[in-house]
Amino acid sequence: MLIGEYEHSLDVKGRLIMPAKLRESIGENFIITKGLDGCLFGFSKIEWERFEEKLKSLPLTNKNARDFVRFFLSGAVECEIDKQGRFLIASNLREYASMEKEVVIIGVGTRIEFWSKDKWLKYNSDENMSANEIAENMTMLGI
Amino acid sequence: MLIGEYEHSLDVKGRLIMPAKLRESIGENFIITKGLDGCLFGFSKIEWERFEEKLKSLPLTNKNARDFVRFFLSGAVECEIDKQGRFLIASNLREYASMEKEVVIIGVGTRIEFWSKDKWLKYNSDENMSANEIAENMTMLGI
DNA sequence: ATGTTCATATTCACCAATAAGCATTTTATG
DNA sequence: CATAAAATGCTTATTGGTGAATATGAACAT
Repeated sequence: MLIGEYEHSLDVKGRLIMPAKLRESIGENFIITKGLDGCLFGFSKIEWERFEEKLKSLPLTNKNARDFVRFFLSGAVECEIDKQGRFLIASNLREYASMEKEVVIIGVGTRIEFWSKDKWLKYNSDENMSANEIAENMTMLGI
Repeated sequence: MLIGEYEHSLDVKGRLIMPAKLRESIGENFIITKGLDGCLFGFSKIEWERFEEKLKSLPLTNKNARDFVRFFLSGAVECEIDKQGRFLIASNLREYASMEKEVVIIGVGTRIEFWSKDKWLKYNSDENMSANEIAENMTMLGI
């Protein structure tokens, strides 16, 4: 299970450290693709296959579904973590996520998300997550 | 059952003593996450796994669900209590809860809460919590 | 009171993870 | 080919996490 929040920075070549605590779960080779809300998604190979299966099952006849599938598949790149724990983020993905230097990496259960620090801070300061809303959801889930 | 109020202080590296009386119930490894009202939550592994199962079942396509899952999973860290009864609180969590030195630790049944002393005092002095008000609410809940 | 034990606080030293800069190899292109 | 650009690899310094040692203080028994 992928959890936690980490902050690292891109080097001049666009490489990023994979936090040591996530390395084992994500695997040496993993898939990175455009994500929702302006971040990038990272999936272990297993999780990616599961995700692909879901995409495959969507009806080709539905325009929304076609868009959804194109979005994720066209953006997908396989990454390899090097001996020093780094991997290269393709430039189109860096651009998509507005990444320049500082990157926030979060574990979200079945996937990793990569955020430009700016976007992450903005996301968290928005009323996305009012305490009341969280509390309501917690009650619903019986915590 | 986790009960009681304790006060301890962070060392220079951000480690905190787990009160001896709570150690057995919370376990040697436990999960700490962002909580409500500016505190941190601590869950035993059992409690946490129950919660994780629920989070996993939420749909990726729903923005509310994504926000909720992100909040708890990105804010979660597994902690290990060392031989001296201490554990490290990740720096992003210390920051979230405005912890500098003095920390108040309270048992709240199924979880532990960690408060910066300042916030705890403020929380208790606010009209949040007059004994009368609590009593009224108890009546409402049929206690 | 006095000594004993246990819990907590504090400090230090060591080690692993990361950041950054530079060097080398590979690939693409004219 | 020759050259530039990109990718990959290596080295070093720094930071932060971890464990050990010691000090302090409270609780308890004698």
